[in-house]
Amino acid sequence: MNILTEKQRTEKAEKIADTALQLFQTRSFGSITMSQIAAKSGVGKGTLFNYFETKENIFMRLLLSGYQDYFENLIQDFQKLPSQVSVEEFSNFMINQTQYLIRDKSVLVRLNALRAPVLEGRANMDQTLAGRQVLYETSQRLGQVISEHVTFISKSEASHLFIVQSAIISGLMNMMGLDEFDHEQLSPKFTDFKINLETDAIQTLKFYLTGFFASKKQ
Amino acid sequence: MNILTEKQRTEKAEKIADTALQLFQTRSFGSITMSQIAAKSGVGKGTLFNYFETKENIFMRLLLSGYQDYFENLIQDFQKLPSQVSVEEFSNFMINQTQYLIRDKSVLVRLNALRAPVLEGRANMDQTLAGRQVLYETSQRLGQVISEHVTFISKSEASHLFIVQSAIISGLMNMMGLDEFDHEQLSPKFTDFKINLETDAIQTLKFYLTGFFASKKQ
Amino acid sequence: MNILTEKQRTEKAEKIADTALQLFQTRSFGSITMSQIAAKSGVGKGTLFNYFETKENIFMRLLLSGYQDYFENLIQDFQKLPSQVSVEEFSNFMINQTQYLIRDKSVLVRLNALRAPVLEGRANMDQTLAGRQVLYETSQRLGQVISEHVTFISKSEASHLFIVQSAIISGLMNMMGLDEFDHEQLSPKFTDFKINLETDAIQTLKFYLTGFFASKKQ
Amino acid sequence: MNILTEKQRTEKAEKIADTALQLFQTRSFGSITMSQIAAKSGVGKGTLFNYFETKENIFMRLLLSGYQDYFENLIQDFQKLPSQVSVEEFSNFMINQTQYLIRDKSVLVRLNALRAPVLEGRANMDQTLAGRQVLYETSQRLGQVISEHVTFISKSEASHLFIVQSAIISGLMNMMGLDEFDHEQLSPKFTDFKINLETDAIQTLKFYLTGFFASKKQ
DNA sequence: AATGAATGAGGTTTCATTCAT
DNA sequence: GATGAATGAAACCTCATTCAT
Repeated sequence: MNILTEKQRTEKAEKIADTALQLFQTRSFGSITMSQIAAKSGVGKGTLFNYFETKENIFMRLLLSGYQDYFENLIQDFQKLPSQVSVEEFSNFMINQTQYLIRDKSVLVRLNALRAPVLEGRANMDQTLAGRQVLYETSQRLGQVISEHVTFISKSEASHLFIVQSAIISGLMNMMGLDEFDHEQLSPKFTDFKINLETDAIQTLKFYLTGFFASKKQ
Repeated sequence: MNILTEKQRTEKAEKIADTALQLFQTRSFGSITMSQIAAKSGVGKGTLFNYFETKENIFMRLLLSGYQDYFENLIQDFQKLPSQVSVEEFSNFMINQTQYLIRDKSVLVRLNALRAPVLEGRANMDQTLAGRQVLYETSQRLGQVISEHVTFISKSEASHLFIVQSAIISGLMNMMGLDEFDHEQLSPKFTDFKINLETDAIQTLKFYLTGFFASKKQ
Repeated sequence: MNILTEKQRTEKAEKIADTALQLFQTRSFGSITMSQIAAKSGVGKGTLFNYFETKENIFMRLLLSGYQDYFENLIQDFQKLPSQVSVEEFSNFMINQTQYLIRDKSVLVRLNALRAPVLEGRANMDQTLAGRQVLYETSQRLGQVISEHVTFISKSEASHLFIVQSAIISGLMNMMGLDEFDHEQLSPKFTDFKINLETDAIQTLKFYLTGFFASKKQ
Repeated sequence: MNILTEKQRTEKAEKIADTALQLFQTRSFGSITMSQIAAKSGVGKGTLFNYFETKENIFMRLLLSGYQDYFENLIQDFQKLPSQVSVEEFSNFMINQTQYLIRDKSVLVRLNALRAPVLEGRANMDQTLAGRQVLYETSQRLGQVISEHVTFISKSEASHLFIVQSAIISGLMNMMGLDEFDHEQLSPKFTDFKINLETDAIQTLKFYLTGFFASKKQ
């Protein structure tokens, strides 16, 4: 166990982060304690702080690596597509992705909402920026791949599009649950306040893409 | 001073909430302490808790009353308009409102992002729901007024539209600052990550409204 | 309980310090924990840190106030004596005091041994120096009173004499227990290493005083 | 490198202890960390614990071997002296030794002050007692040699005298620095609190020896 | 009603010590 | 035997919240 390779170190960090992620699936950032993460990870509290300076750093890493993985997968997915993809096909792809993000990656979106108001205040800047740099590069590669497959969209626009996609989901998620309180369903339903995340996100994104491509074709 | 009138009590609560609001203009929820709010309000720390059960309650109140005021003003504004308003005029109105929210009411949007993940866990449910009930009724009145002025949009749709509007702004705000860290500008700019809140929000809302009205006209 | 008077605050601090003192009677500085002090004082751990920045501060206070009390009592005792006291009577007085320090105030001497190597590194400098200033003034008054009663000894010399007295006791105490290990008596007795604190301290002080007064009379 | 000779093992232990000693010249026991000792020794942190069960063991060894060397040297020095040494010559010898201890072996004296309150609680008893046994025997030999050279002092008395000598120096050292705080000189000088270690120790020892020999001659 | 002292939960930090390799 | 990662104990610290007056 003498000297850990970078890989081993990374794996351990991932194990810890993974535990945090599991806790975050069902609980809020504020209600998760470092002691819980340590206990559930099967490591000592001291070890936690060997790997992550602060609680915020753990979640910042989850955010960055979550998006990193997501973007990498998107690149893979895209590279499997035929060389030319129509605007409609691309829109459908984006819509499917939206559904996927919502169904399977909602923690990512929840983490997004914490980034500026909660995490950045106490996360390590250098680590965060290093991660963000890598993520940006991945995002650029993704944009590149998309622009190669889809006429009417540049690398920059494609890269930016995923920011907008996350914004739409994240924003709708922020506004969700007005018919609940702290995840408890309320009897007097505030029907018109109610967000149906999947439906509303897809619709909003559809409108956005339609508007976007319409503006390009002019 | 042993027994306060309802008015005195409300005024004091408002003074406290107002102080919290001022602090929230420039700082994050987590970095604002009850001691600071007490000191800046000119009351004792204990007094805070005579008026608000928890820190979260203060901010929940700011959220609810902020939207309450905003919706009331919208109703007023709308009632001044001619009896019929075209879709285009209505869209412009919404865009102006978006700009207004961003420029002058950004705290409202920031509070929105805190509601579910931070505030609800520790805010008083009954008070929150009472406020939300009032807000919902106001929102319904607003929807009513709008549906009376604008063909093609029902009361429910109008009411819901403001949720979507907030979602769009809130979501984009969540994704802002990827070219900053904790409000410090970064030298290597992540250009394609960068959100221009006003431009992007207006564009997204425009696309949304276009799509929305297009779907209605079919 | 609203605003504590200086006196109340001092009393609370004393209660805490007193608990620490009791623990220190039978245990070492290192083995006493802040949690123990809190629990035994009947106050919360937070309160401890309201009153004492660090564990070392608690013990520094014990040292300073212990000597403060001791010197004050000495002044009182001395003022009760006839206006002139012979060298021999004074020597006897010092020897009795030595016995008293050893029997009843040994913690003071033990604290002395911690001061420089342990406490100063983490005790609050300003507080410590304020306490030391007061102590110095008391020591000066004590020296003054003594010099008034005893020919052949100046204020400065008298004041300094108590430092030497503590040094002798403290030094012998440091060398004690070489026939023990961690307060457990050993079977193979290192007879010539053995310090009999009272006997040795009194003898050493006697020699010192004899030498001191002899040097004055020349 | 799997099996070390006894010599290799001893040398490594000495290298570690030596490093600890060097650090202790300028810093306190508490502020020296095992990591620092490891790094400065050029060995791994774990290796430290192959050679010394605890941090306290390292310093206990320094104390014991330091005194061991010191006593051995004294025996050597004494054996070089003429067969009969006058009380005055012996006193001068002791005073020179005092100066030597203070100037060149002050760490020994500082370690003495740690022994009971800090080290014994966590040092290995058997090792410590073995070392102390050897030291005691050396001290007895030293006492023997002295008693052979100096009339009026027995082996036991001579052996014990070195304990008193260390006590005097150690005690005065404990009381030093009342005109400093954590080794920083203070501007308002507490003149009468000030210990001049060499002067005060020599004077005190002189008085002690004078008194001691006076009591023998009666 | 108003207050600030008291509280305790939990994050952070340091470090001697243990342990797997 | 050597190593550094892992560990846990305890200091330290902040802060929302409680409570006695």
